[in-house]
Amino acid sequence: METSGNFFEKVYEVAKQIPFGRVTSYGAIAKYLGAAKSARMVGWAMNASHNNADIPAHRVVNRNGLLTGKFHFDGTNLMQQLLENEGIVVKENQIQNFQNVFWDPFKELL
DNA sequence: TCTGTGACTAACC
DNA sequence: CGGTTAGCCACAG
Repeated sequence: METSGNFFEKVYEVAKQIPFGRVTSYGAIAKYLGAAKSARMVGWAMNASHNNADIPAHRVVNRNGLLTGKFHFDGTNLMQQLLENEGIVVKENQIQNFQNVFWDPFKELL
C-alpha cells in the first residue's frame, strides 16, 4: 500500500516531468520532495523504475552532471546515447554545459 | 529488530 | 586529484 511506495511515486512524478533535452540531479529531486538528505533514495527509486517504462532515468544524473548510473543501463553507453539523442553533449560520462541543460524543479515546477 | 546495501553528497586526507 | 569517511534514509533478507 502507500505505506512507503509514496516516496517512489513522487520521484516518478518529477522524473516524468523532465522536459526533452533537459536533465536534473538526484539531490534536486530529493530536495524538491522535501528529502534533500535522501538523494540516495532518488537513485534507489530510479533503480526500481525498471518497472516503469515512463521514467526517463537517463535524464537523472548526479549533481556534477556525471552519468553515475550509466552502468545500470543495458548498454555501456546507452545512457549517453539517449542524452546525446536529446541534444545534450556528453563527454567522458560527464554532461558538458551541465548548468545549461539542467532542469530545476523549483524553477520550472514551482 | 538488525544488518547490509546503494543510480548521493559533502567533507576530509 | 583520487581515495576514504561519514551522514543520510528506504528497502530486502
